[in-house]
Amino acid sequence: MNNRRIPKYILLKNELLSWFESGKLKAGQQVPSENEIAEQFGLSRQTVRQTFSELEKEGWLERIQGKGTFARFPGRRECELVKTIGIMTTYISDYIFPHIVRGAEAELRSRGYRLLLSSTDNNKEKEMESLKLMTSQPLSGLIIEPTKSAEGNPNLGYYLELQEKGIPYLMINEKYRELECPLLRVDDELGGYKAADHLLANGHTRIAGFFKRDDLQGVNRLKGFLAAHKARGVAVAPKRVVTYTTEQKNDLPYQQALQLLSGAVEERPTAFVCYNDELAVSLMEAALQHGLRVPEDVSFVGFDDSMLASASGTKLTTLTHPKTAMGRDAASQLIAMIEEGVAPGDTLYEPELVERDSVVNLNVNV
Amino acid sequence: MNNRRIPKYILLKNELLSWFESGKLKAGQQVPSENEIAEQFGLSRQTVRQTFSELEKEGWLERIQGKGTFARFPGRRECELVKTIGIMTTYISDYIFPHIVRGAEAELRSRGYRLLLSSTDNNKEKEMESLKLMTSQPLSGLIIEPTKSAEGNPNLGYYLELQEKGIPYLMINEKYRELECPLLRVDDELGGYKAADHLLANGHTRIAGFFKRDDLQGVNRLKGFLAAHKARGVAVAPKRVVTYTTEQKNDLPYQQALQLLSGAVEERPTAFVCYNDELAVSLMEAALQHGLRVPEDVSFVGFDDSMLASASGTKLTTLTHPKTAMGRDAASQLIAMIEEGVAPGDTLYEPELVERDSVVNLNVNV
DNA sequence: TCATACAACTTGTACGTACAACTATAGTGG
DNA sequence: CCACTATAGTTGTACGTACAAGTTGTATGA
Repeated sequence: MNNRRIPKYILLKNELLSWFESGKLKAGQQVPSENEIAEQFGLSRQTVRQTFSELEKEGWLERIQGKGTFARFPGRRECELVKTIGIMTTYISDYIFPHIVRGAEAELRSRGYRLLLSSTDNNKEKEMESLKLMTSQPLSGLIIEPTKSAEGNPNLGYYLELQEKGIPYLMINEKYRELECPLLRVDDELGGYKAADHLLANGHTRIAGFFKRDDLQGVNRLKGFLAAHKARGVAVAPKRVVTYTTEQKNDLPYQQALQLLSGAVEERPTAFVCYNDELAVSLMEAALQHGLRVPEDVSFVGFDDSMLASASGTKLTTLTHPKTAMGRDAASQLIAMIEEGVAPGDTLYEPELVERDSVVNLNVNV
Repeated sequence: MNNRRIPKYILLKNELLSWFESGKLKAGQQVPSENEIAEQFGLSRQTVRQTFSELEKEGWLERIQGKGTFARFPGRRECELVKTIGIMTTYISDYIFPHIVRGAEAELRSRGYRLLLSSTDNNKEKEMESLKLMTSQPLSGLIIEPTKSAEGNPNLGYYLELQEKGIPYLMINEKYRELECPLLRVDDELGGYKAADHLLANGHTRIAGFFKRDDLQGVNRLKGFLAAHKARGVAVAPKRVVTYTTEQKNDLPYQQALQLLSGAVEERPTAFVCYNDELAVSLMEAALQHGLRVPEDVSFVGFDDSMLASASGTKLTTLTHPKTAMGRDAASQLIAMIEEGVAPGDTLYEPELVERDSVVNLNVNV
């Protein structure tokens, strides 16, 4: 026989493992005593002990002196024991992400979870790398900020793998259309609308809009920007709408802004809606360099209400971003998904306009 | 005897473990055979086998049939498999930490490690909590930014536990005096010196210094600040040196600055050296509110060369902080400690003065 | 010289006994 | 009724034997 070469204690082990699989042994249930098993299988108690000892170390059994041996399901236990959640974000150090991470971290720590952090640098290969690394070891759940979400179709396979492994995940800021999962995001379209509308209400008609086009946030903000113009019956000059990609962000918008400002005075934009505060600060710099005053000559509206908005020379009028709250909510929703198995619906945050000093009211001047 | 109650195989186990600790057993070395040990200790071979079996499962020994039993260091092996490194920092979202984390994350990802992030909020209970959480599961190494380092004596026990578990760690920014480990830090004393010296060289003599006193960075910067005065033979008026704690940071310095600026003109400080850029921006705000111009009436020097320094209205003269590089170096040094077992020496970064627009030269005006 | 066989060693498997330590329960005594 | 005890059953410790299986070096033979 082939079996002759396989040690008896291994055979017994496999037999017991099959009991688990078939449901013959359920968690918490008492296993027959060593002597019973020994008699039943015609083995010595010592041999049974060897089997039990291995199964105990592997987490299948729990032996209690004087009481007996009990079954437990290691798989389940491990998942609950893991308590490690991953966050995959595009940029770690960019101004609003630290706040999101901080909110999530605080919530997770208070709930006894560890936080794994990974950045994709808005690069799909790095996103794949990060996903692989994250899932290379047990993971309870994942918070994802999609990479270049406007371009769609990412590393779908890996996300499907997450579902197979039963690792719950949710997305923040934006969602890959192909994937079904909870989403927490700011109503960017409304934000773009509010930004433009605020300027239009203050008498601005030549408003430049600078938006990122490789993430959906930028696309949506632009959408709202256009909608506000339409609602007010103001035409948008195509040349005043500038879109750019992540790679171009340090250069192209600045140059384009300078070019717009260099035009004839009656053509020059009187206000800028900027994709975010960082860009707004940079374009304000461009305006100042060009000899224009802010807000007297040019007004600015930013996005995200970051530190930059209140630290800059002229305090920036901007739209709020929930930041810390969003991180906290994402974490607590994910924990609910893990511990209770419930999938929450999407969460939409409404951005609020924070009026500071970077917008002038043209109506008053007239 | 008390020993009577402790099982022999446990006693033997402890004996063998002490062999590892004392260096009597080195990695790869062959251990005496089961029979030899049995004879030597007057035990049966079965008892020795039980001990060996446990030590093998725990990774201390490797048994090869027909060949013998060999020593190996489990800590190393396990850590290499785990490939998860923790970072414990005081504030996640504060302006320079995201850059440190980012540098570490990039390095770790490229080397195939996962990054666990935890924040202590500069609070020792949270530090303890974080340490517990971090080490609740296998960990390859730890990067620590000490909490309130100037106050000393933290959760020493937990750190010693790290050493016992063979988890290598290093500290950034500052080190707990009681612990022996590699340290990466900026030469803050030199930074404080350079800041004050720059102002003194520009003819300032009434220089206010605002420093945090509950972390060593602040203490060291103050030390350098005083040293520069001494070197130039300029007395420091005690009332112009303000120290504060983390809890007071949002209020006390601002009030103190206003008070100093409200004094008689000939007593008013002509310059401020600020603990960091964040404070500098805040105090610049105070000066502006008080009707003073920056830098014409009051000069400012910050620390850390953060985004705030170049985004603020008057671009801030400040001292560099390696930030991203420090994170990257910390990560790569830690990986070397894990994979090669070598402990690097301390790393000291020299801060450089970045001259921008917030300091006026009084010598020229005279 | 080379291949083979063998001996001497290692750890692995398998059984056995005996008793200790612990748990739960049933029964006993106050 | 409660506290205590005895007891049966469990796993834990400790020793013992015997042989299997794998490794290594040595002696033997062609």
